[in-house]
Amino acid sequence: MSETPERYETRAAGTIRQIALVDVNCFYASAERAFDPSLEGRPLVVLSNNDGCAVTRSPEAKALGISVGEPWFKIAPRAKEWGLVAKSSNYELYGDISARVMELLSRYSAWLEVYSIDEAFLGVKGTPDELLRLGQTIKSAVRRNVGVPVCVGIAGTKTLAKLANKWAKNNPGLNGVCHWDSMPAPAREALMARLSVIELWGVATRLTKRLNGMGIHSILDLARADPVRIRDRFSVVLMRTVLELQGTACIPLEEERIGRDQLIFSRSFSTPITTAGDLRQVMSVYAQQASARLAKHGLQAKVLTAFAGTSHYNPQDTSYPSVCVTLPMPTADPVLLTRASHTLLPRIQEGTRYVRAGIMVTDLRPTGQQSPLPAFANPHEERGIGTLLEDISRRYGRGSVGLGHAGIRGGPDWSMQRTMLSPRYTTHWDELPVVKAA
DNA sequence: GAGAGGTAG
DNA sequence: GATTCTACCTCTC
Repeated sequence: MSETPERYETRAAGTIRQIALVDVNCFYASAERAFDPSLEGRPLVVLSNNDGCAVTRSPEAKALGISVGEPWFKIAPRAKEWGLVAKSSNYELYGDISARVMELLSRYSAWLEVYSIDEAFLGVKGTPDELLRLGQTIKSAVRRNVGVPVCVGIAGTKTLAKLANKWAKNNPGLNGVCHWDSMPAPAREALMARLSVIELWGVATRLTKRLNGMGIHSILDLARADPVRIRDRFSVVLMRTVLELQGTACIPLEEERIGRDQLIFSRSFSTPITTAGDLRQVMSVYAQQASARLAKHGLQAKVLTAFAGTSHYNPQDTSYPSVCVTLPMPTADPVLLTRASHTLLPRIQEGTRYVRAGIMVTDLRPTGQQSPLPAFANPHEERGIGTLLEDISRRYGRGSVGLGHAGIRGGPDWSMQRTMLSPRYTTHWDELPVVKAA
């Protein structure tokens, strides 16, 4: 199965079609550093919503033994002694940096799959040498133009590109770029023999346990397994992983997903909510966010689910009320969505401590696929209230206008706690970075 | 078609 | 006292 260099020579001009995986190193931390050079070289963690736990660590923070998911309250007491800096999640900043990275990457390939906020697959072509050079070019272009470090893994399949990317990250000698097929076969096998299957894309704890039970421990063990047997014992998903390890590409590059199946707006609260009145306000905010997001994607929802929940860390007195409302017609209208979300309120027991709540819209479809019968036309949509709210929010900032109970300003102590938030450097005029020339 | 189980970032 | 959030896929019933 291994691709030998000889095999390339037999093809026209030695050119092959491959997949590059470009991934920003510890993305949130790097995005923070891009605008605050004083963070360079220091241990840095970025915290989850409500400053709950560490989600991203700079290499220096990793070296301190801080793990992902570690609660901030456990780390905080030693932060000073370590010189550790913590930042609250600044999704607006990260989203903007991500868009810049992706735009830049799109200049290097017409075949781009944005896989997540910080990584993308690119279809690439060239001889092994050209591919290695392309990887280096991309790496330095992103660093220079956007200011964040990336690593590049290039291989014949997505699974191997992921693996190559991981190797590029962990092996400083590669200077951030690994072309899988340019590695000598014995080196590739040694690497695969050293790594546990859990390091693979698509394999996590459950599968690892079951694979280990069959005597499959290393990636090399899995690469040598019989794909059909794996399909029968596990699933087609894991069979694809085996085939991809063997060099057969079977996970295609996907064009941009436009139709989502569902959207969820949900959050844990910094302080629990105990009254239906407060929850009404929360629901109104989420319903209007959902409305705006649906409109942005040109989608309408047919079903809305509203839910709330108490903490799982408090097993006595648990409650997970939820309602599922089928909307009278597919809609993105904020008035209808807000009203639907409020059907949860009668299920709320006053005094119960709800720590999370949210809404989910499902059964989404493109706007205006078939126009509703006149009798069912929605008066709010006609008057464009959704668009109006969005325009105002865009111009004057989120929270400047809201419908009904979402419009109440001040004192919502359930809003997200983000005490270590950095400025939204790139998306708000009053938060631009200031540069001083001596 | 719904729900369970699994996974990713 | 404190432990993220969103979205997808496949399998089973």
